[in-house]
Amino acid sequence: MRGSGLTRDLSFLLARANALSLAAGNAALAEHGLRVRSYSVLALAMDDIRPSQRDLAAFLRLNPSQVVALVDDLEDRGLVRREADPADRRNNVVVATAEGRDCFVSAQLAARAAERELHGQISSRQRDQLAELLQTLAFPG
Amino acid sequence: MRGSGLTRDLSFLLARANALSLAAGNAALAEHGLRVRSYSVLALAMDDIRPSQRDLAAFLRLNPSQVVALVDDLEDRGLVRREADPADRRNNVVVATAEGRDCFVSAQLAARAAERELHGQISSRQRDQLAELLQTLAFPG
DNA sequence: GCATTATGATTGAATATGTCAATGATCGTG
DNA sequence: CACGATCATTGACATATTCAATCATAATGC
Repeated sequence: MRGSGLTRDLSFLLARANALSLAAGNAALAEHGLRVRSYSVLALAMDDIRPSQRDLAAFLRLNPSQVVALVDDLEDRGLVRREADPADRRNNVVVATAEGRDCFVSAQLAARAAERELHGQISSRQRDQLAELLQTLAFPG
Repeated sequence: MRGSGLTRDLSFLLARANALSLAAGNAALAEHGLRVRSYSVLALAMDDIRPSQRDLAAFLRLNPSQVVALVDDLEDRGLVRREADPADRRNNVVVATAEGRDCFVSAQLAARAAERELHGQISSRQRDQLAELLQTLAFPG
């Protein structure tokens, strides 16, 4: 099977690598009550970006209505807070609470450990190369 | 937003690059009545691998029951045929029909064009590098 | 100022995907 | 040939995705 032409297809490789990474990520985050989706939201709510839900949807390539559910869940669990944007009160800015930060940092350890394990085959130089290449694909233009 | 720590997270980059690639792929394949899933099945049914449905499920990281639906659809449209494996009659070997081959080759042109467009930012040397790195992630061990 | 148009969040409905356990056919082994 | 294992299939269930409609707020043009 691995001799198939598909194996040289970037989009197929991307899909398969992503499937593995997603499964490993979700498994590693489960003990922290997160999944890669909610982990990503939390990550963005951590730094001083102060993203609106619209921003989150665009960045994570989700439908805005999916972000509603994601933020609802995190908010119910006290990890995140919706704040009205003073500059534009249509926007809900999503910010991590103190517990959210704590949860994130411990989850991040687990996530990183899982990544290291999953990517044990490649050197850290290769990892950086890969990250750079993926960035140009992930953020064209 | 792009300054977020997530941007340096391989699994996030993988997810986002894959989302873009998937959307572009599905769009490009739509005019051929395919999606990237069915395109992949067709690709594997093309060469002389003679994959069983189980093989397809494992390779494409799908549940075997999802492959049933995928192959049902392709078979209904005459692009693919189920053959009993003479060596083990539990296996359904999936093979492309003549129309399936025709459909695939024209779809492949569209898929490749879409990829080139999507990956216009990177050189072909970088593309090869990326493919190689992704292969080690996509097929560990 | 006020009507018009556009944008963000939210909801609910429709559709699609994913997961799982049960079943019948076939295989391999003792 | 009985046993347990594997493959394809089905149906039930849970989860995700997409979409249109709604309400609140903003920005624009008059």
